[in-house]
Amino acid sequence: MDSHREYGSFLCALSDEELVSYISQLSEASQRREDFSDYDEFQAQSTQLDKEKESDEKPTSLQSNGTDPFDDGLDDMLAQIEEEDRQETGHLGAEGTALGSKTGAKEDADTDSDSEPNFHGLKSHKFGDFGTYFRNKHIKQQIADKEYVEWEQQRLLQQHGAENDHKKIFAGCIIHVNGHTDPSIDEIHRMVILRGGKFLSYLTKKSAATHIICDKLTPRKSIEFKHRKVVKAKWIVDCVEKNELLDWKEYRVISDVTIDQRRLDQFASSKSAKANLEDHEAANNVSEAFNIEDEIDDSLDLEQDEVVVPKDHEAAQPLNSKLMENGDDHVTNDNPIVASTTESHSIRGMNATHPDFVRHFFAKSRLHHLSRWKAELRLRFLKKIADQKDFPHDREPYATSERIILHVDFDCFFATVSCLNRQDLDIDTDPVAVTHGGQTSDIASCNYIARRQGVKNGMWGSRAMQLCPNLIKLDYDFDAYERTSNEFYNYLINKKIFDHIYPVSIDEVLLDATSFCHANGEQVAETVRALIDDIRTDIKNITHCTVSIGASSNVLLAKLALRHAKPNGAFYLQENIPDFLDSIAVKELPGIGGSIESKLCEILKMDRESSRPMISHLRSLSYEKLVKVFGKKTGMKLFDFARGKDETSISLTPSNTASILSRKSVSVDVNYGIRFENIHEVDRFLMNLAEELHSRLIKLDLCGSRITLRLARRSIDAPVEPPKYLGMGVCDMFSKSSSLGVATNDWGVIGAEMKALYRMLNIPVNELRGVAVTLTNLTGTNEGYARQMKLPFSANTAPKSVDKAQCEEKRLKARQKEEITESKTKTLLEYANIDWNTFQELPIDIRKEITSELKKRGILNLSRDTKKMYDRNKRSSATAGKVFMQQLLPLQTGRPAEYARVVESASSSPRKKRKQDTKVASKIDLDESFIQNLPSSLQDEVMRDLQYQGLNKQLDLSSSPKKSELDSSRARKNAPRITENWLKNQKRFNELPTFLQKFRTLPEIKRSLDDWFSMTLTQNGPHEDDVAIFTTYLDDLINEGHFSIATLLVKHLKVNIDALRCKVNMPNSFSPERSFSEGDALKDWIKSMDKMINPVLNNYASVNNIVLTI
DNA sequence: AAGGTCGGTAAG
DNA sequence: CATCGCTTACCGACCTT
Ligand SMILES: Nc1ccn([C@H]2C[C@H](O)[C@@H](COP(=O)(O)OP(=O)(O)OP(=O)(O)O)O2)c(=O)n1
Repeated sequence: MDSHREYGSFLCALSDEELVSYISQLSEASQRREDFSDYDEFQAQSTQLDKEKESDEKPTSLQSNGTDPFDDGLDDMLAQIEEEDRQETGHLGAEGTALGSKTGAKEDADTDSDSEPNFHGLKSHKFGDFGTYFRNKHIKQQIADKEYVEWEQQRLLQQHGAENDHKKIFAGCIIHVNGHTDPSIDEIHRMVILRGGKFLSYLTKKSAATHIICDKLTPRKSIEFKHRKVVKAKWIVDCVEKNELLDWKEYRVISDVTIDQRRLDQFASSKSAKANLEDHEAANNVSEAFNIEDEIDDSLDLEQDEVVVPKDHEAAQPLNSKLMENGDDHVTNDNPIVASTTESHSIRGMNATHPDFVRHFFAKSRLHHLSRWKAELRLRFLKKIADQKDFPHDREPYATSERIILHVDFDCFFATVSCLNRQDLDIDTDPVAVTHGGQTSDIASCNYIARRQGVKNGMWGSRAMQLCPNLIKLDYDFDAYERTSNEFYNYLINKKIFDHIYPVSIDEVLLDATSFCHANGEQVAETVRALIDDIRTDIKNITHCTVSIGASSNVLLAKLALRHAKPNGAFYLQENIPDFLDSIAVKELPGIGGSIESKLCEILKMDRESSRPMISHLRSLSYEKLVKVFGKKTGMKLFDFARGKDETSISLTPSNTASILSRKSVSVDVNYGIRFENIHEVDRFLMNLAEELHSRLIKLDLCGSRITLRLARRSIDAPVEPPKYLGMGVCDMFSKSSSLGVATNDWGVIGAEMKALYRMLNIPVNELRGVAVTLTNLTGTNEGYARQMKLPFSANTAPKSVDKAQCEEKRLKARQKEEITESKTKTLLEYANIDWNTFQELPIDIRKEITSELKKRGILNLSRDTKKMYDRNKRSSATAGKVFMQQLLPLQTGRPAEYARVVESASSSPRKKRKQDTKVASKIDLDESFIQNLPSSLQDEVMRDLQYQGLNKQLDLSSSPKKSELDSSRARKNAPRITENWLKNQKRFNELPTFLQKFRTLPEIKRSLDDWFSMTLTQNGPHEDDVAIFTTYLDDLINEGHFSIATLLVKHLKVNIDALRCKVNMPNSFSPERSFSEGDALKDWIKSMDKMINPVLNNYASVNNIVLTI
């Protein structure tokens, strides 16, 4: 899926014309029923879900021509597999899949799923193989289910010949599983969908589940589900056994009791079950009791719920090719299933357990948008200035004359812009504020009329209404903010008179106008005043919004001047600076907040309530005193600021820009809607975050090697539900980071690490209120590789041969995105010439990527209906998270797991300031089992979790270990315990084997593996020494706690081998000599894999009771 | 001293 | 219904080398 993303990057790198031309070519190629080999290039590892598609495409990835024997879909694929099976039994001993899966035997529960999915599929009876499959988002679930059912039917057909289909006993049933069950949720899922039922993995308040499967109901749940059919899992089992739909009432979990009794029940059970919990939790039960009436009201509604069976959207319509006017609104409801079945209900009451929560939340989060815009601006300027490197006609650095700094800022930005399309309102007379609306909703921005009444940005709605009862609430319009800001920045850039333009935020900029203002000789002040007036007039004309401008000789004074200028004004601060400063509160200084202010109050012995410390106070403090209290830099800054001194530079030159504007970290934070009940939900959410982080990394072309997880836990004295709906309330923060040793952007690795970190922080799931993940130690994805490749396409050239395009695109992967298009005013006439019906035939993934790219560029605006069609077959891009997960939950024997990972600071924040009455989450050391340290309330859940994992366990990959392997496995058992100290004394990770030495990021290492692999094709296989080096390297990785990365690399190699096998087994495709040499290479590789590489993983896996599902 | 990590803070 | 409490950078403290 890595490469799946890269395909997106590739599309992204094309200019509009190139993109359109490229699409034309694609549809032509598709007409000729050619394969989509260009996409194959980007299609390396994929999930089991992609199995059909992959077997279509994978084998071609190493081909130099375009013939694809699997082209014709499932039937051909199955035939081909049969063929291969026959061929393989004819081979020597080394046949079978590379990672040691056994020979053709159908009953072999082959865990080798990723790269040889067809083998995997046919041999496997265990639905548990599809662990990853079930990590699909609910929305895609129904589609995936349908595919699975079709696949299973094919399988039965293959195995038993004629009709052996399952009876559709669950037709019309929509099943949801709650909590842990026996059999597992996966098993139930499988049984249900194969017999005509639908499966819901996420239960919305109003969603259509007909039955809820649950072996044990928590008191709260039993109330929530009061009016649903809650059934024991045995019902499913018995139905399947009898092959008919049995009466669910025989298996009901909730017996018929009155509500009053239930209430008593609840208290009784909660008393005993939660006896060992903290007091405040018992108190919560009381508050829950007050909510019971509400909940009952709620559930009564459910009773009337009709069963809504998701309809399939059969009709494939041609792409509706409207040019985009202002596309929004496909943010939340762009999934066909959600849109068609549950309508707006599913969005309502959505919290972070909802599979689409992250997207939904970010789409509406103002702070997210502010941060995103800022990052995008910085990147834009970074690239712009890097580009100027080539044109050394740079502005002459001005002489030492006094700088002229302008600080430009829109007046109450959101409010002003949101007011533009409200003819009924006047921003100058009506008090308005932008907010989502409710009592506890934040005021993002209020105008100056409202401010006069005391309303402030960031204030809650209720308080604002108190202060200003006639306050008018405005809706957010993020697109309009972005547009306005673009006009603003484009204007400034095009003016070309500034020495420097430094973006501060979407609505705020610092300008260095020194050269311009000194050009007119002596009349500096006049020029400044004329300039700021011009700018204000121009921007008012362009954007219809007012800006204020502060001007002075440094950044600090410009900012203070701006404050004075607002609203809708300008101020050039030139003289009487000390007097000007004296009237300003210290808190107004940039970078000085409440923390410093209160410290100042302390040392000034001021009363916090009555008066605020002013700059005049600050100036009375000595330099030494300030440094002593606030530290070197802060003390010095305060001292200087008090005197109007500020050396802060806003100069951006090709040499310094990278260090100023390039980012040092990437993070994804969600501190809203976090309400979980079990570890599964948390894990799923962590994976969602990892996926989000991954997609940002791909866009930025970055990898990182250090992950930090920061969790917010409800403070012990905070109420379970804070005033703000789904808000985080008062929380304690816990964070933990770990070094991956290698830079990555793989969300499997990131997600696994997050899960590990989560468990080490050990926050009870129901106390969790916020999750944030940060990736640092960033490097470019392709660092060390050639970039700046030429684009293979242009609007005017005829389509190139597949070969050539394929080859070019491979190189394209190394190309870095550079430019930023400044306007999207180009109209693309060629666009109309594309044959959309043919385009329709392209594989869904390609279409999806292209469509989203077009949409992003504003070339295409999809109506919801059209989009439905596009997403109909959308598949999960889930990766093999399960493998990593098993590293954490390795228990087959019930023995506690042992950890070996590199993690700094084993406890949660030893340096952290202890808040009184705050219980610090118990720590888990490297070698401890985490179970014993869990609160007893959670141990049960986790143990069940482990059992659940155990149910899905797979057979080990390898055939029985050879003697030497046993020895080494024994040796490991006697090896010293892995402690931090021990690790320190081991060979450092960055002492890489030579052939891997220069590669620092995971994609680079993978690439080097690819290179190595293709090199060996002409040499009858890999050199023994190289394999040895590689295994040593794997060993090192594992010893450093990076087992997941090791598996990833092996898997990657295996993908290559599988592709090679497909190629070798394909007759007529190649000249005989070449096939021969490759055949030898294949045998050699399979041997190396079995004899040398697999044992490394398997040894570690068996010693640590890890179930390998490579 | 130099350099790392971590928590805290500020901004918009 | 509500509501969408993000994300980055810097600093100082404290740790290791
Ligand atoms: N707590 C905050 C602060 C700001 N913003 C958003 C809304 C603002 O419009 C925009 C710009 O922030 P400013 O601090 O510049 O505030 P305004 O532009 O609203 O007012 P002014 O600049 O006139 O003081 O950022 C926000 O959503 N939440």
